[in-house]
Amino acid sequence: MNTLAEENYLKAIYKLSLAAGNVSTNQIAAELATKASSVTDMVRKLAEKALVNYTRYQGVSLTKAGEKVALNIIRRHRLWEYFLVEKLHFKWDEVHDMAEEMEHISLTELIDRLDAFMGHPTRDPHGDPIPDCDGNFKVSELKPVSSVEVNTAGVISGVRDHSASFLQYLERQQLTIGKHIIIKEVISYDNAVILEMENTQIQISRDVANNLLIAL
Amino acid sequence: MNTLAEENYLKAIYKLSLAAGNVSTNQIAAELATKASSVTDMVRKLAEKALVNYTRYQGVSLTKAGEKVALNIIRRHRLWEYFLVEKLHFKWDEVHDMAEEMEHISLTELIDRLDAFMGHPTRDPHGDPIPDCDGNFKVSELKPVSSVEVNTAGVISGVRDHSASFLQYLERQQLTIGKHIIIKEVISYDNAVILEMENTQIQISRDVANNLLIAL
DNA sequence: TTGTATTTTTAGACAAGTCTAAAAAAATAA
DNA sequence: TTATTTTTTTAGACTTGTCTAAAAATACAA
Repeated sequence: MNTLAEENYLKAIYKLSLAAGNVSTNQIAAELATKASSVTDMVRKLAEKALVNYTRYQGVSLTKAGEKVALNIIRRHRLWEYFLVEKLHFKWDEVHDMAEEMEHISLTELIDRLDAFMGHPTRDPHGDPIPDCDGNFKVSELKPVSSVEVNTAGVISGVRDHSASFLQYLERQQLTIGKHIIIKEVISYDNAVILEMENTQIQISRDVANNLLIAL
Repeated sequence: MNTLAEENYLKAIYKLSLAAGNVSTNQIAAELATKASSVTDMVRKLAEKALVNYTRYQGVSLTKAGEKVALNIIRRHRLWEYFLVEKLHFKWDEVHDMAEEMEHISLTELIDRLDAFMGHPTRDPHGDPIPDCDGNFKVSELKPVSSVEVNTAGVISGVRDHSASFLQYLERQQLTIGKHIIIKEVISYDNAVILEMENTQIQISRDVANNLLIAL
């Protein structure tokens, strides 16, 4: 098994890899609120365990094995988030930090039963896909509201920003997962977007439109 | 908050305190499968945090604060055990080690909601009482089968040995929590006990009778 | 292409928690 | 009461994961 610190590194590297290809020491340090020198040390250990590819000064990427571990951590995280919202009735902006703690419980049998108990959910409360026990999940074809044509209709299905403040804002506007919306207009001055939802018009900023994902 | 190691020491000291008064370094070392020298070091730290009373060569006892922390860990452990059995359908002999890992998740709000989700259970799957969030629990008046008179009737309500092998044995004999039994006879030769349960006679050894607790 | 700025790594140190071996204290036996 | 055994503590070392400060490599600008 891997230590808690190792798991956090693998998760961070996975997350950063989705954007860039090779991940730099500094990026990881920023993500984990630690120092680049600490990252160098840890990345060495992970390379020895064949969980990452690493050559000095060249950045890091996950090996197949490392990716599998990372996806397993993400699976655990998202299943616990689902549990916290669906069973314990926490709000979607409250569960991230709790799940961060619970994701390190790695008994396979426990996680599989938790999964079954909840009916094998495929998405967490923020719309992110939950990998199965082999790390497979269907890649979602979600688009930011800011990227679609006027008059497009879609269903709110995910967010790019997981911060509590963003989620709370969406909640207040009732822009929650599952809601049907139509993009009515983009204000050319500031790129604000006007949506129609349940026969009401809502205006959201460019920033919000960028972080709100819909399925068409 | 306390570290994982600190929590394990507090729990061990609490457990050992139930039998003896002051707990010795060696006892703690045995309980935690570590060395007496390590115990001395850790006990010093706990004393500095005012969680234990300690004077060199005199053994250790929990302070009020230390006891409260210990009871909180036990609360978490037993609530998770209940969850694993009642919701995830694990067997009572499978949950101890899993709960050992989960008990260190210490977010108060989460534990309280878990408690509510399960309907505020008062006993874990082995019949042990679950302390409330202030550490209070009702002391149970349970007696080992080996200690009661012939012809006494009672309800199986707890165990003193929590090992998987003992629990599996009881399960196989159907001697599970809630069953009504009558002590029919004690064999003078080896102190084996003959019980009646659901109109059937069952013989159990002195050892088993010693570790099986009933409410009268 | 040379010099400067930035990024990354190395070197050495520290805290937590553990260990072994040896010393000190307490308990037990003669 | 003195000697022996057992328990407990001390001293010093090791591992994991972190840090700071300095050195090395790379990237960027003129």
